[in-house]
Amino acid sequence: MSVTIKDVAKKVGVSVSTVSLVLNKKRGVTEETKKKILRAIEELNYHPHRIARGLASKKNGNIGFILTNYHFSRAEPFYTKIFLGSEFEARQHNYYILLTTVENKFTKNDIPRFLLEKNVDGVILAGKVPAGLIEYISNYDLPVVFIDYIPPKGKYIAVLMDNVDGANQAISHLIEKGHRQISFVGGDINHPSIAARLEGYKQALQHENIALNPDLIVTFSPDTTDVDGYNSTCELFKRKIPFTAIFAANDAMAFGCLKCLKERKIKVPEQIALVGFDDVDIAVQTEPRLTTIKVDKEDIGAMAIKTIVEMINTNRKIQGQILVPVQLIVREST
Amino acid sequence: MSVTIKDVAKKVGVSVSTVSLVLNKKRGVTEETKKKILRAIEELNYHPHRIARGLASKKNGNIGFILTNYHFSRAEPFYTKIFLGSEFEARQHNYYILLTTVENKFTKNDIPRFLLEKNVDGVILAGKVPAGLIEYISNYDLPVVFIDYIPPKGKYIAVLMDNVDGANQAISHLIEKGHRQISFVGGDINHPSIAARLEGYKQALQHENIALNPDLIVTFSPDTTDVDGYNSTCELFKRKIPFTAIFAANDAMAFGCLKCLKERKIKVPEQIALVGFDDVDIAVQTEPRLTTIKVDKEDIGAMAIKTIVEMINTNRKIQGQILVPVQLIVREST
DNA sequence: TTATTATATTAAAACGTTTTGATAATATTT
DNA sequence: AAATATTATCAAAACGTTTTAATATAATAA
Repeated sequence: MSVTIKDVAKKVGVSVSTVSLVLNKKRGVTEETKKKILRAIEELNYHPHRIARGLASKKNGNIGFILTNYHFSRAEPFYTKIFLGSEFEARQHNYYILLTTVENKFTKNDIPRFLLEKNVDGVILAGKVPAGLIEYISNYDLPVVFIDYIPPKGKYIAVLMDNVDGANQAISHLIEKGHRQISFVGGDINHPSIAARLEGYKQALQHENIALNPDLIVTFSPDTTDVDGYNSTCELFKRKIPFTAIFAANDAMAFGCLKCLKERKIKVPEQIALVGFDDVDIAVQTEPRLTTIKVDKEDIGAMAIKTIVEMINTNRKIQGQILVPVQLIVREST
Repeated sequence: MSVTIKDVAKKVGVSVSTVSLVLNKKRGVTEETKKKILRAIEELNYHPHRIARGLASKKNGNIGFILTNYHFSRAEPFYTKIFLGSEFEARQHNYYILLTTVENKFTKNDIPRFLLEKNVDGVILAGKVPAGLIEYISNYDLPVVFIDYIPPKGKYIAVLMDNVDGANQAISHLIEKGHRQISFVGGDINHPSIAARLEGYKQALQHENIALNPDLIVTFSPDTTDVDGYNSTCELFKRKIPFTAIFAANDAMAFGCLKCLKERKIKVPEQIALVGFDDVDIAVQTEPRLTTIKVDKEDIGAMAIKTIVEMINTNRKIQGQILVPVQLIVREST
């Protein structure tokens, strides 16, 4: 038989309510009885029963974490790491995370159970999630935090990496190295992160009074994979405008660029310097190793938890954006 | 205000207990009242309150899922997919999964909370986990299922992919294609999966009455990465024994083999055929695309859930191994 | 000193289920 | 027809907490 709050109360010779008060760190208990109670808890090795607690307090201590199947099982464990950071941070606040994946298209059938069963105190949505799901969730009166995605409509709080600043840092670094003709390989410009990185690119150039050359910007590609990077770089050479550096809006594309440069026997960084974005694991395995922008994925997850816990505790809505700082990692490609 | 079991009872004009009976699919309710109740549930869009349920039934409906940080955040999303399969299957049985990662070395500090708070009905351990953790968990009277790992001591149930049969299939396929001198590139033989695959290799040869040539087996490598595959293949050529096919004990090593073969301008599969194991995502991206052994990772996760749910429901221990079938995927490398 | 306020403690209700044991209704056996 | 067994239903207790509102005690103000 498990030890309950009653056992603690009995041992100390005090009422259950008083024990509950110290358990929840509420005021109105003498320092002395508090000490006695805490000692008893220790001695009995008592741990409050989570479920009973949940029933009484109408909080359940769970946070729902939703992402698409696609995002979660990608080879690059971006969201996995974010989740990891969330899980760790949630632990500190004594929350559990209920992770569930959804399909890209939303149907009534795959409404996360924890919503139906009211089993979460809040929901985190990571990456692009189906609009129908967002709409559905907004019917609940639950705190919602987005990660790496700003929903097209509605007012929410989103935790994002600082894309603009990251691009800014990358370009500033290149300029510092003496580069003036810097190409932007962006892949699919419709992707919000890519757009933000282009914005940072433009800002940095403007800040250094370097004229923007639209021909150096290649964003026609349908996606942001290494293939897109490769094709974009080829296109760049076709345009026959001189350039001495490439800023690829993500590492995958940077690898594509590198492949193209290698095929043309162009030396990196001597002839053309290259900067990526994301600092994926294999960025240290290329030849040369890739200079890139690093974001601490665990930090993003942790920040989302902090935010949602704040919302749960204060019962207040938070809106806007939280930018997680990024950092330039200089390696051999610049 | 949420709709509760009371509302359903009231609407039908029946007692709460009766509703509970149909909710839990217990017998002793007329087909007629059952129908009425089900309709009311539908109409009111009633969903049982998980937590209240847990408190009353002394089950909490959660399954703990533990793996090491390292395993979870690897680039190849092997365990991520297993988890995905688990999560999906758990849903079908109306369970939640509480995922937590642990460090490689076990300290009292990172005992999963769900154990302390008795918040899970069972625990799944995926991949190699610290021995101390296993020992600690065995103190609880909880169903435990291992995935892709057999703990060195103690009697447990483990869900594994059928490594022996997989290797068997691979070798049989090569033999069918006319190969007689088949090399085994195993990397680190201390890894249980590798050992099992070697066993399958031997079995298949024996079955076809092909003598085993120990010089064709290279298992001296410290690990099982592409680098190990590369080095092993080089070693193979140094030994100067003729061979016409390589069975690499995983895809990563197969990629290493391929690199080595390409460097030597050896045509695959014309001169040397190559088979891998795992069917990782990029196996379709190599040139030539890799013939390999596929295991449905989601299936493994699902099987673990089925097993643990069975253990929870019947309150019985299950021991031994459950082998998830694997399948030969023939591509261009053979 | 008495009246008022603040503080510490508690009993009891509430949370939404499941489970138990009782009762009423029906079916089966004697 | 009476006695017994079976079935359907239900009221009430239980699960382990938190919360509310009441009470007793101590501290302060009048």
